Amino acid sequence: MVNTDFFEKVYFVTRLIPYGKITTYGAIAKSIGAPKAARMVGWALNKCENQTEFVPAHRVVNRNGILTGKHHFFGFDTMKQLLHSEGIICKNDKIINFNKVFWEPPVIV
DNA sequence: CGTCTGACGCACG
DNA sequence: GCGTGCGCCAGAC
Repeated sequence: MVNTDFFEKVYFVTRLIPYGKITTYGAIAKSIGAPKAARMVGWALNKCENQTEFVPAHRVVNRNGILTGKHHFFGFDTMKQLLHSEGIICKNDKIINFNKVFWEPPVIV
């Protein structure tokens, strides 16, 4: 995982997110070696739908723990439903136990 | 080739 | 604590 495209890295890290855990765009961006490219992470996830492999984009939120991408996800409450199924409490599009379910992705070299 | 946009993040007021 | 502005990287037009 070194000479892969930016998007590939994002997808890779995102798929590494364990069940019942979430991470932030900034964390992923930092993991892939581009802490300033948080926007790219979200953008990449935007076209995750284009990817053949399923990407748990619903487990990725912004640094505030807000479901910013729920509007771009399948349906409207899908993201919330999925998170709730994994034990993640999200109220008003915001994750309550964000600090508890937060998962820091491994740093990719 | 120049310009704008985007699921963000941080600095500043 | 909240609202606004700027910066970053990559792709689309």
